[in-house]
Amino acid sequence: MVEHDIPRATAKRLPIYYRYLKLLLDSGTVRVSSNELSDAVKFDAATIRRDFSYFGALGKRGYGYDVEALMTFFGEILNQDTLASVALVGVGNLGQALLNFNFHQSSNARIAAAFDVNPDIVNTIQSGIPVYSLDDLEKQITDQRIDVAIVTVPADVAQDVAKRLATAGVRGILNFTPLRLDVPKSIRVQNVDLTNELQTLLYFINNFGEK
Amino acid sequence: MVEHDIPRATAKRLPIYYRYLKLLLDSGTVRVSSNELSDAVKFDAATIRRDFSYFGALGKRGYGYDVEALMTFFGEILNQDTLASVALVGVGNLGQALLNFNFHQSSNARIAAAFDVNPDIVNTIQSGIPVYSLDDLEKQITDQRIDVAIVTVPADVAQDVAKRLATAGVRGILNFTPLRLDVPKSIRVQNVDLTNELQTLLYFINNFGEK
DNA sequence: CGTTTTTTGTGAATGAAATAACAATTTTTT
DNA sequence: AAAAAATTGTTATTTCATTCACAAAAAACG
Repeated sequence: MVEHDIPRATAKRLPIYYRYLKLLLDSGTVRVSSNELSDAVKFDAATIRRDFSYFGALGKRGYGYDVEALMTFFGEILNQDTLASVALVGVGNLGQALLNFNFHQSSNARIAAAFDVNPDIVNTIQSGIPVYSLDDLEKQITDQRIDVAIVTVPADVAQDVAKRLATAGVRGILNFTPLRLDVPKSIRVQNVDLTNELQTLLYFINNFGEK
Repeated sequence: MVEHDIPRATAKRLPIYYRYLKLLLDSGTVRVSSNELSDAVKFDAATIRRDFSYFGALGKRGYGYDVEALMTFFGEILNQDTLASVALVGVGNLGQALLNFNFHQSSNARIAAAFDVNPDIVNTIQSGIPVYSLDDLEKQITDQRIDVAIVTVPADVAQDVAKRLATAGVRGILNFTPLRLDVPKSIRVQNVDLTNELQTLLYFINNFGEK
């Protein structure tokens, strides 16, 4: 595989490129230049060209990029052909919403199982997804070959859940709790801290916004 | 005000420091070192010291930082004393969840009004928050002196909503749509792209995870 | 078919953030 | 009270990311 030494920053932009290319293809657009892309996704055109260049020479000088070819290429890199099964741990407010949401925009991932301790919802189907007892975590993760988990449990049990997920063999965690999880470094943790996002926004507008 | 030239990266960490300091104070801890902080929040100790140093000499050599003093100091910087009113536009799955969530962990912001087009919920109270028609957006934003909005509408109307929010005088937008919004640069936009977070996580575990 | 225009791919320059390293200072210990 | 240990604040260094700028190549045009 060619892909190593892909900067983190570039990797984070790949799904955004992919999504926009899909849009272009659907609208019947055949070719696109780094400048047009730049307008849409709001990254500098040079950044885009540099990003693409890590994967080889994908474009044609004086022409631009072939939308379909580029989309197919990134689709493979992003494993759009294989469906990833995801677990959701903690069916509270946020968890419930994510169940409903189920990342429909992306066709290569779906929540396959949810877990909670609340007896009212354990062994029910929520938004089409079975909710299991937290006690069954390890068994279901193994049986269903799940390797990514979304964690939306209260902060005080997050670390414990993370540990259990790690033991159960999960390879990636999307962490919605404000805690920084301690996990073996073979496991990738992506933090999404909604309160922090809002706080940061408030800080910026309070301190640098032109009144 | 001393605060300018605070790097973005530092600003994003401030709420995290603040939150952990509050935890420490509640647990009765009087002093803390950059190394202890580092263990908890998982940033390098040098990074933490550097962050703090932008605000002056807050610690004491050989001792560390006084938890209460530091917390008070950051509390002021983060405007923990004044309550910010926030609007939520788009009460779908995610919007509904955020209403419920209402950022309770932070006491300086609360959702004061929600907006939607769905007649079933317009003029009802959802999770304790009044839902107005989208038509009333401008009026309510002005009347309630709201200057931050959370946007959880479908992608195809996001740009239009953003424009209206800008005109109505909002100064910050927390954008949950995958679109990059075009707004006057006096308005701060913070993007939260959940699908992208999951896609990026999948990319990393598929390409660099030790099988 | 030659000239002009467009646009890529990339070396070089710049910028931003993270980390290392350590003198300066205070605390703790003996 | 002296010696040892701890810990900051900051200078220097390194790493990572963005942007500039332009030669090379292809396309479009007249």
